[in-house]
Amino acid sequence: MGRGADGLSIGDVAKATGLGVHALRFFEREELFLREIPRTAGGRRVYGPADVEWLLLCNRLRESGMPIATLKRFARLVRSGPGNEAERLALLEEHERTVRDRIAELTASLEIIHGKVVTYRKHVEEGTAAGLWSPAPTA
Amino acid sequence: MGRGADGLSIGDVAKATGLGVHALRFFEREELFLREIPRTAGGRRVYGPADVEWLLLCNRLRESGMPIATLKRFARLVRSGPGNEAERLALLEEHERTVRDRIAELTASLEIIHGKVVTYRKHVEEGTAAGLWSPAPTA
DNA sequence: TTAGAATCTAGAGTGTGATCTAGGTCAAGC
DNA sequence: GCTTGACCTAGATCACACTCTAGATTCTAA
Repeated sequence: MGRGADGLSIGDVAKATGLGVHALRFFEREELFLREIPRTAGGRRVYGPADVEWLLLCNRLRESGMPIATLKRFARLVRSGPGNEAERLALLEEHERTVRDRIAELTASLEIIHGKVVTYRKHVEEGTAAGLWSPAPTA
Repeated sequence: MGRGADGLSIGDVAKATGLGVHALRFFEREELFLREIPRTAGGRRVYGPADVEWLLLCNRLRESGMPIATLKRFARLVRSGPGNEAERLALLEEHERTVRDRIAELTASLEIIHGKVVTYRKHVEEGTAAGLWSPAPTA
């Protein structure tokens, strides 16, 4: 953007958040922002730093597996102002549990995968790799 | 299924692996098995225990985020017999790295989310929750 | 022997989350 | 003034991984 204050164009915000401009417009259609994003006289979106901060949290929530639908619920709660903090808390606690479960699941899978890797590595190093897994699984 | 030996019907395998029968047929179309699944005279699939074991590993790989395309590459390597163990190892090592990275990412997000939870919890308990996040983000 | 459950194939449909297209409009620098 | 690049909308399309449909066939058990 450029001129006074700190209004940010959609391109600026895309750069700042890593989200594409298409994604930002999509987020807006989906009502994932905490407010109506204002426009210039010419109809262009003008974002503020708080929008960027919110998007950065959204990124964290999204990349930790929160679906858009849940993010939308959270955004709606925040948008509707003070008074529902217990609900927001419950939503975040639930998500925290989900993330912990996911980490546990991944860790369990990792152990199995690592076991396979160790086995293959040993066999490949020893040149005894034949029959690691063909008709009947061995490793 | 039921009669002699241990041939398993698609329904048996679905039960044993948690995959749906549709998914099993899909896997076959996608060449994700380590062999051609034999058929009865009537054209029904007859699976063996090794197929189930392979599917259980597939489940681990899938649920740890391996895309079907990669699983397919791995299956193709195993199917094409001994001699490519180094490639299989490389594929698994790569996936192991991916999973570790994912866990690290989730752990980082978790910390941030947990931070939010703690903040909200404190405010909700104290009844001082107002303004936690409205026009200007505070927490 | 016959009903009903399970299976078969080929192909269409679904949900999620973007991402892109077409056909413009707006704005900044030369 | 004009070029150029960023931006606009609405809607189509994509990728992934299933999941289901339709209509026919096969198997099992009463």
